[in-house]
Amino acid sequence: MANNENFFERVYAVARLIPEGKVTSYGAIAKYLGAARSARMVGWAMNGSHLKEDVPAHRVVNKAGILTGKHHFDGTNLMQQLLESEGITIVDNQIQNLEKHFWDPLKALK
DNA sequence: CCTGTGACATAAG
DNA sequence: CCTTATGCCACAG
Repeated sequence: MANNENFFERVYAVARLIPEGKVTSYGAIAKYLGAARSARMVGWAMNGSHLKEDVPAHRVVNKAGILTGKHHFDGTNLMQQLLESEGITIVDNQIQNLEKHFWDPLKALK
């Protein structure tokens, strides 16, 4: 099993910094971590995010703003509900006004 | 060192 | 819009 440390912890750390009502992409996180092409690793790391308490994995979507990982949540619409309760509009599993809600760790954290 | 894995990204049909 | 295929990377065993 993946020993949750290093890269994974970094992913979780960034995820925890995502403000409410904001979202970011796997690629953006990966890039911020210095592994721009490791977006898959980010997703994989998120696979264990549920083991963490303060990791808002629902705020992490793919570049198109689509809730690709919703199937990994408890229900089928839990992810969407969480986002909508933060003020984000979602239609057909896709975040609306993504640019408006997008939170880029590269810019926010520098 | 090699293999498997993955909630991505991109390209192609 | 859909499915495949490929590349990419980090890490466990």
